[in-house]
Amino acid sequence: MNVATQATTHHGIREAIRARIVAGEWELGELIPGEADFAAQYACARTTVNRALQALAREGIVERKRKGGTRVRPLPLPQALLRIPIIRAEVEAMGQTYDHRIMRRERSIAPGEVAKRMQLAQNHELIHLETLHLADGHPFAFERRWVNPATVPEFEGADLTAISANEWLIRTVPFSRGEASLSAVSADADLARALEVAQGAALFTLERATWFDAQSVTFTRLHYHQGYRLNFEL
Amino acid sequence: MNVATQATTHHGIREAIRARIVAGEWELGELIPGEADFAAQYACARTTVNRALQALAREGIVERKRKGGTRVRPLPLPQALLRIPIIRAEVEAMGQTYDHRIMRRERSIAPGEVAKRMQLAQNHELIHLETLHLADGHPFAFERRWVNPATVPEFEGADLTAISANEWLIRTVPFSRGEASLSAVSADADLARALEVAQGAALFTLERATWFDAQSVTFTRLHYHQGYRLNFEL
DNA sequence: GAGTGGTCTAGACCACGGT
DNA sequence: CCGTGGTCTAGACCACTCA
Repeated sequence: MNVATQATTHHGIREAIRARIVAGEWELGELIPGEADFAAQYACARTTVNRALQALAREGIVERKRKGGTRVRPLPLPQALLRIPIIRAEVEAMGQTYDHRIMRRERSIAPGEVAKRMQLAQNHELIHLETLHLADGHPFAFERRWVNPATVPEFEGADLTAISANEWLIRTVPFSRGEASLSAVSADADLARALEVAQGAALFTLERATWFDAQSVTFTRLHYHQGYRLNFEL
Repeated sequence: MNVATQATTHHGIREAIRARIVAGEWELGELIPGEADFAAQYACARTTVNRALQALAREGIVERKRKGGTRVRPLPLPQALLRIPIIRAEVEAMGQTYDHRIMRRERSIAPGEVAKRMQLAQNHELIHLETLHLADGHPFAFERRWVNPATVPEFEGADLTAISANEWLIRTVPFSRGEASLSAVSADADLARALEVAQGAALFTLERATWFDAQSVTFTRLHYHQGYRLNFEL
């Protein structure tokens, strides 16, 4: 029946075992055979089975414990790989022309909430930036960003006409880690004017704070145009 | 300096190489040494280096091609593992009591948009369900769900007082795959009344369509209460 | 204490994809 | 063609955890 799956690759064995799980060969929460058993069944090395089962564990299909064996997860882990879109790429993928306009750029004291999200002391001076992202000349997203000049002093003089602040930072501080959150926000007067939507419109919003090696880099709040959706697979 | 990382585990080697990349030992987009080289450097088997580099590739730090070698990704892949919350668990994690109330339950013809998302023919009859999820008795999220009785006939008679439709379906059809999307929606009159928010409030919204083996199972649209955030790490 | 997964090794062959 | 990553194997030892 199954044509696509190879016999003794970790790939093929993973899919074979997955099919057996999905088909209901074992109850939810039930112990499935050990690595040695599967190795015998499929006439391969235990290592190969190990790789297959580890992959299924990463997917959240099974749960593994030393001595405890491998069991089908009582309820599969609801998780998905979310690819965070880069605005330029997103716009261009729709076949539209990307552009951006810097509405404001100044040094200012971090507002309390921002300082908190960046884990900075109060009264820390940051660079504040407001950018409107455009698709075919129409507002696509509005971004408020705070950059920590203590971490990225070169940002002050950066030329942001060719590339956006986001891309500039990714290139300059490539391997920063961060926290993000998604929410829905009502357009206030400023947002409504910038995005050319009615005041009070529901805007999909992405916030992100990033650090490089314990040093706060930036905090950004990105409001997408009305009707935006972020799609992904489960 | 580094105390936590072991010398010749794939784990330790992964972190050692990651540190060298982050430290800027190689340019963005530049080729890094081959597996054999690293194996010599760290005095371990090539297999071990292979596992370490594959992990970095999954993370989006490096890019690997046969014959082409391994190179630092020009721009690191912006991706994150998103754990989709289960409402009951989410509420209980806040230390509140979860409950839910079924507002409506009926058979009806799938609205055009729903039929499309479920990839069903027009005029397909579905079970339509409206559920209000409560935290400590207060509205937490409002859910509209359509279930395909052709795929899950037992759903018609399911007792949904003890467990929610979501949990019932996960238990009955555990390994379904799906598509999801996140967006921001303005509360209409019905939503405003159900969630006890002002009309027009911005609501964080999660839509999900799931299939089991090419058979459409369910489509659901979940509107969270005003101010809800979905957090994750990058 | 004993069983299970976690990992390392050394060697081998294969598959893809630049030259 | 030929170098690089992708993978398999057989055997070994270790680490966690349950009884």
